Amino acid sequence: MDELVALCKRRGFIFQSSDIYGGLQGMYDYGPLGVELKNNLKAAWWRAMVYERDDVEGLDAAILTNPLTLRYSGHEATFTDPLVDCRDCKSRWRADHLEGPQCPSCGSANLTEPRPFNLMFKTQVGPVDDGGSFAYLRPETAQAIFANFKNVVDSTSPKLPFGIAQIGKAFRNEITPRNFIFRVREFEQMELEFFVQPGEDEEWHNFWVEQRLDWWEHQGVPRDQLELYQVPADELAHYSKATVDVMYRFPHGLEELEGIANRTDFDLGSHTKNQAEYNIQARVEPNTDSNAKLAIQDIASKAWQIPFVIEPSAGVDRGVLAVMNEAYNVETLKNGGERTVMSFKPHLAPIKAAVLPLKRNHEEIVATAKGIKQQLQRLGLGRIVYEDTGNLGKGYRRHDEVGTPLCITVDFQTIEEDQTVTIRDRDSMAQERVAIEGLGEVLRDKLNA
RNA sequence: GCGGGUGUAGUUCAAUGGUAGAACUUCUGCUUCCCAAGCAGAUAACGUGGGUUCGAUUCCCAUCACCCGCUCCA
Repeated sequence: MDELVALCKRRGFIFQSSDIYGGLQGMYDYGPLGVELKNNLKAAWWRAMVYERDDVEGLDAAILTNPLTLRYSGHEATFTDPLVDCRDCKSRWRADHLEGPQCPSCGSANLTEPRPFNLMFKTQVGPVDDGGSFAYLRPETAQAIFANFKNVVDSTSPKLPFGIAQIGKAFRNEITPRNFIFRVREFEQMELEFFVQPGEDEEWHNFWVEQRLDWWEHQGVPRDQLELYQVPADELAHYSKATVDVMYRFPHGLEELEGIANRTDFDLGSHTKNQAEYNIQARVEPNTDSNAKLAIQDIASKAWQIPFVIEPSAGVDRGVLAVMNEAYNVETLKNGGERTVMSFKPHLAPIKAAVLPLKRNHEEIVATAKGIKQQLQRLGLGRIVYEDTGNLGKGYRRHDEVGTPLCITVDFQTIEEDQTVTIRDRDSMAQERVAIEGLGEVLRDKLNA
């Protein structure tokens, strides 16, 4: 982990946030390469969820959220836990889990007063802080999907089953942010809410677990580094009937990368008006504030019903960490030296190709290399850079370390003989000569492979 | 938030109650001309604030951040 953190900083993937003022706990900033990697990962998710399916629509909702949304969702109640510390054995307990004035662990009565732990960020809305008008920063992107259920249904006329996908920031006042970008207070989620007929929910739950495992594999996180964890009944979140966690072997241990939950009709049922008109199966609080019917009409029977929802919810930052951890390799070379290489899948690589001049102070070679950079950049394959270290081997190593799949070198043969360049493969270090003219097609093929 | 640990260039390490030295990296030339080579030069650090002291990177206190445990589950 330490090596990875150092590489992230050195090469511009991830920095401590507010670094020049001593940092801010649980916050990280993505640097020039980090933002490319993260965007690529999100784009891959969006492609798989929205573009490659016919039954999913996208959404990008506001972060500031009406407190009513988070009251009826159950977050106000469950994200505010009064906690008590035992001064003797240093254990910590939820005040509502204590059965008496003694510590359940050591029996001591030397306990602190219960202190509220509000896990949701609150901020005032409007310039005057009179305490009367506030909003929460959303603790998950999911609620905005439920709150927009009717808007999406009315505008796209979907039929069950169908989904709504969203990628965006969420905020939680974690008690202890830790382990680099694994647990942070500001983070990004990729969430799909997939609405299904009640009764078909368990089948769809299994379907999505398999889909998600496949997807992670395509991002370079192999199946044998993942473990499925069936969350036991007494650990389930307040909204869940069943949850399968996708656990990954992070550098600090086996932890959750994504959770796939069967949220039943809890959320739509909680947010809908006229709850009594539907056969809501989840236990929901009476809603006296909602003005919308969050149900869908069965075409044949004309009956309105509230669908169940299956939610694959993945952490973007955790995904970035997993992808980087899998890509990170230190190889021993034939000559005994070491080579650090990030073996990103090409679609995730922050830089797609680097163009290098064999000689940095040879006018014609430099001009040709810069021209090729411009030519390739126009193809829209992603970031192409001109790399000029003055030492070719060093340039290759530098791009190995940031995971650039291809290095294109302009040498004397290029300008004096046949207008060909060499393409070097990051993983095999093998080279082949290709005509400049056909370079775009070759690149396209290699990057899509 | 509680308990324990850590904090010197980008990285890895030094030294010192009298304001810090190196290696690698980075940058600029030259050289080599396909895998971190060589030569010359340059940039670059005592987390922050206070106290003790003639003087603090060094001692004390606070604070911030990071690491380990409790807790958090994207």
